[in-house]
Amino acid sequence: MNMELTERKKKILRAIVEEYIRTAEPVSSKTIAVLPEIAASSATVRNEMSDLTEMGYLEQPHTSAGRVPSPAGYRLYIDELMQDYSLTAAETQNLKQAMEGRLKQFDDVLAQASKIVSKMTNLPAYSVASHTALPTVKKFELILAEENSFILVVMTSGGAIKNRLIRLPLDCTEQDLKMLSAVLNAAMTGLTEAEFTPEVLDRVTRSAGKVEGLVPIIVDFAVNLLQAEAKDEVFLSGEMKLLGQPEFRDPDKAQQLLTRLDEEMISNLPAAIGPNSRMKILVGPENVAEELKDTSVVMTRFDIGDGMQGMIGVVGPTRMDYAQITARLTYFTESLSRMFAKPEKPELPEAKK
Amino acid sequence: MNMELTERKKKILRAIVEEYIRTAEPVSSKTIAVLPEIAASSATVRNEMSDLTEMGYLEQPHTSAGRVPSPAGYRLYIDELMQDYSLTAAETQNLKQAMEGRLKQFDDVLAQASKIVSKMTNLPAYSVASHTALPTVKKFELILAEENSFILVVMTSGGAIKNRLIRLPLDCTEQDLKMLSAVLNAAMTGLTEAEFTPEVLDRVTRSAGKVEGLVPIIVDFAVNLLQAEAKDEVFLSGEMKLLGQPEFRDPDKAQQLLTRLDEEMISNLPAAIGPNSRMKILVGPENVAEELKDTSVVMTRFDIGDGMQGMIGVVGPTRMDYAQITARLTYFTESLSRMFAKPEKPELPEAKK
DNA sequence: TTTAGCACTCATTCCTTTCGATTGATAATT
DNA sequence: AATTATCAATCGAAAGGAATGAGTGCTAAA
Repeated sequence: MNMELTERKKKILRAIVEEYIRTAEPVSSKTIAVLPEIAASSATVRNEMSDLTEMGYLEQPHTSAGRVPSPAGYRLYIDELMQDYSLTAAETQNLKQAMEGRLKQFDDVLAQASKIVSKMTNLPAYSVASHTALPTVKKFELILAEENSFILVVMTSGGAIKNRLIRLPLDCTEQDLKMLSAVLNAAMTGLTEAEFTPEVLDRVTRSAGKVEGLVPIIVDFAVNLLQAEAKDEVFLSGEMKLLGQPEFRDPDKAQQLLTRLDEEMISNLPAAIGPNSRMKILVGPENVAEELKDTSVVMTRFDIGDGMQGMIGVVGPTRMDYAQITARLTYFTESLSRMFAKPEKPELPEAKK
Repeated sequence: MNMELTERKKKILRAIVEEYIRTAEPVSSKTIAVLPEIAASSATVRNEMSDLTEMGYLEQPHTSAGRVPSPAGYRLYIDELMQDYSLTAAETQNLKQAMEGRLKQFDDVLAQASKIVSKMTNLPAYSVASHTALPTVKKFELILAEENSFILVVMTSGGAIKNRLIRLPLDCTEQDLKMLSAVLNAAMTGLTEAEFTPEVLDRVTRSAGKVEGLVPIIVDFAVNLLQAEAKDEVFLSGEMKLLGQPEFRDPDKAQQLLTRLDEEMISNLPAAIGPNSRMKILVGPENVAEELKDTSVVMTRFDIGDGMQGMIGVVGPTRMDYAQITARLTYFTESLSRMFAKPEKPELPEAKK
């Protein structure tokens, strides 16, 4: 038997993968034989399919059924056989519309991104802003709010600004707060959370004078904020789209995956994408997460500007339409990058909600 | 035939509802007959069941099947027949644990609340903070951040504090910003969004002098914030729990409901609860939303303090265990109210994230 | 008013059969 | 040597049908 991947074998494998993606049914030799790009008898195709099975690219659910691509088959298809899917005019039109309506305000681009991509692909989608450097505090600000409380505003290097209303445990004037914020800004800006050493804290506390009681509260807030910043925020939408896929008709199976498919699990995905590639596809068992062994993940990276990067991904059955989905994802991320490159509005994005 | 709701009929109806809640299977006359609190022959029960069916409290899936409660049956059960479910010691212990672990920080009580209740009931749960009065701006604050941008902080009467980094379209000193914030605070605090009349805006713009270009940007942000505040924020969790319920074994049905069951749809629910009742149960068709016609909703109100109120609810099949779920919800909301009444930490809650 | 008894209904289960799609092998053909 | 036509063999899926049994409704007796 010929164990070489001849040109014809590749053609046949591609045809099988695409047919299976289309129908979700095992593909027979006859279906392939009649295709114009093959034009051979079903017997010939059968022989080739038999070889491809032995080579590990195809699988047979049972003896008298057609063939189904194995994970290795998908892998080969994705790496070598898949032809670029070019979006039709109507499709780009649709995508454009979906984006324009929602992305007017830059604010929550990422939150919207997952929703839009999910709609575009009809599959669950997620988005993450991944941080390149550890966040530091850029500025502290204390604002007297009412008689007995003030607002603490902390701005981080990542662009996040968070605040909290803090009740004053003691009498204190606007002067005191001003002094304290000056001390904090002098001593603690530019530091990562790990650099908040006891020495630093001690120095700040000693300089704080009568309002030293506020220092631990403020530092605590800053630490929490920096830790939250360091952890990538994940947006996930369209989980339910999976229920529409035939491979999840079994409610038990669906529930099992869907209850696990949350922000938590998604946040482990970005690690898989290499530092240099823009797009990465994980097929079924290539996923590290046990729960995703029966699903594939397509993820892609894009620039947010300011040296930051975003990631957008799609989760679906191994049988998903890789060509179409990568095309749509690429279109979307490229449009996004363009938007970030030349913003039309004067405001900077409020990087984190 | 006796069309009166005799004591025995009530007993039988209660037994049927509770049996059906337990098993999700049509209930036969025999199952009921052998219960100690009934102690009659199956034939007798059959006659009573026949009456109850005619009265509209029971339904028959098909001739040779047992009976199932109709919506009217559930209604009667909830209003008159249901006996208080008292939590066992072990249960309160469990609930207490579930709450303590998570609710340490007051911050996102509501966000956590829906998660906890969903876990407690094993059903989807939601939480909403409902506003009594229209929000107003309490304070504006402008902070110079970097050379060419400043942070706008707006605090509302509802306790929300939001901020945004705004790029400066022109040169401007800290003095300018201070002046502008004074103008804004003088003219616009205490106003609802509707009261931002052209006259008010005009006056502010004229007082703003050289930084008048910033006014529309700031006002725009404030308007958005107030509008967002006026709209109740909804937290929803545990949607997937529905997939575990036998009535949603059909993936199509499940998908239909689950794709609709989002914050959007939940935000229409609170209207249903009357102004004076603490708890409200909507059975199947009593729901206004078409998508919920096959589900019931249990909702309950509780005090957040500061005159604000929260709402927590559970969504499940009409066949849900009303007694147990109302008991758990009551326990939870009472604990919550207690916590709000005497906070143990000095900070006030950051009412909205 | 209650109950025992019995005929009738009808979903469910299980078995068998049929059907048809598909393969693998072999032999004929190019 | 590669391709193709042919055909028996395989096996799931669909269709049919009988047995099962849980449950009801009705009637007549207690």
